[in-house]
Amino acid sequence: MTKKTTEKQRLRAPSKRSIASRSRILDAAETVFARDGFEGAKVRDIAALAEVPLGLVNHHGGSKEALFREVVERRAEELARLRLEALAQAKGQGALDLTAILGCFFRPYLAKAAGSDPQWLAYARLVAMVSADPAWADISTDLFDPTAQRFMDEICALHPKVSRAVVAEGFVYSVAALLAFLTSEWRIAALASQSDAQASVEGLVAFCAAGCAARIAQAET
Amino acid sequence: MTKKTTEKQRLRAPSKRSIASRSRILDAAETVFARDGFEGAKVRDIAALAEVPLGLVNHHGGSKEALFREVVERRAEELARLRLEALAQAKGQGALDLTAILGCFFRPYLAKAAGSDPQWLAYARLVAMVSADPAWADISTDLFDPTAQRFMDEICALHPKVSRAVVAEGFVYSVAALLAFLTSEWRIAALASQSDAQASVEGLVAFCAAGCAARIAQAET
DNA sequence: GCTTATTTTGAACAATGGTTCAATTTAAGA
DNA sequence: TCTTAAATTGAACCATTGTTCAAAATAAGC
Repeated sequence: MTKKTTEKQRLRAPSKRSIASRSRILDAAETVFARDGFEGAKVRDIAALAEVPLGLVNHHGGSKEALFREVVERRAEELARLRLEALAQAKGQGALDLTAILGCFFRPYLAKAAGSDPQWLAYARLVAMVSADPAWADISTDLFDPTAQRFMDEICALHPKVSRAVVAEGFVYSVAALLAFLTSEWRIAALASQSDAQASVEGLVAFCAAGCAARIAQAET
Repeated sequence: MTKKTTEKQRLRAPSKRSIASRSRILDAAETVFARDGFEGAKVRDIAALAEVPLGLVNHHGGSKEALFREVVERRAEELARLRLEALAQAKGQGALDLTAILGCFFRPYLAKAAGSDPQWLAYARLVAMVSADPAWADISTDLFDPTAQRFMDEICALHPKVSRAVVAEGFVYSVAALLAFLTSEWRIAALASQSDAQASVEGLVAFCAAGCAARIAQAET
């Protein structure tokens, strides 16, 4: 399924104002979708947050579903690139262990989420939604799985004896923990009954690396 | 916030037919909520699945939100009881390690989900929804957190040196992995590119126990 | 069996929300 | 500057959906 089967050719370049509107709409959509979910999000809320008339949202984003897909796609490519770059660079510096591999997968995302652009935090919730809902399985297949496969290749190379299913299992658990890290600080703080509970990236990586290692060791016996 | 501030007293016992209708409606609501999410679920779909007229859903379940809460509450108490019983029984058989504690938390749920009642699998998706969405934080606080605290107490007793925040961190990651196990078999199978990928309970427990242990060890140094 | 609280039914209501559209404004291309 | 494609605006459309209601059917309590 290609992106657009009917590619209407443009006769003119988009104006600066049009580009700005489109960007504001996508940002607003990202925020509202992340906050309310796909069904819960209202196009009118997106329009209000973007401070544009209602009709303009459909004009730029198409249908609500098309808008959602575009919002998810927008950062997926950059994220995949950053992850693969981190992996390539780490490989250039010597042999990789499990911690290093997972670190290359986690850190680019976490760096963005902790960085200056607050939209990346909203994006994390979007990814969590897509990853959890079978209704969006095609998005996962197209945008996220290729990169995941690449990282799983590295882990499989480290442990040639174990089946890919075992590695996939550990990887899915690790991604679940990553998304929990990004979206459940309120949860951790509530359980720790102290507001200064600050989960660390190192803690997350340590958890997942040890978990994967144990799962793999279990399968190797 | 108590359950019902205006408790209208009953003058008659509910009829057998009424009890059956109510049960069918709750089962149908559980299935539809799990499949479509809270916003995506339609009261009409619930009525259709339960094979009752539309109005009867509101009559028995109250508002859509009240119905959702009741569906979540319905199994929460039984689940909490099973978990605490498993923990008590395991404690009676000697000192507990991390694997045993997590096993007591995971197994009752997994046994139910794998058991005869298919509704428990739908319930797993409901719990995942509630756990992930801050909008339902009050449900988590009321229904799930007390049991989680009890299990975290055991882990804390095992490692007196580490802060509760570290334990909470590992616990949240573990629950995330549990929910991924219950709701993401399609995901694991897709990544493993083999349909016979069968994640095991032992694999999940091994992953989480080792992960928590590593996170705690990291904090103890 | 009688009474009436409760349940059931089907319909209607009112609000919501995604989408469409014609008219207007803007600015790109020549 | 002139032409017109593209963007913007505000309104309307219409299917959807949660909720309510009055009348009819049912069955619990005496």
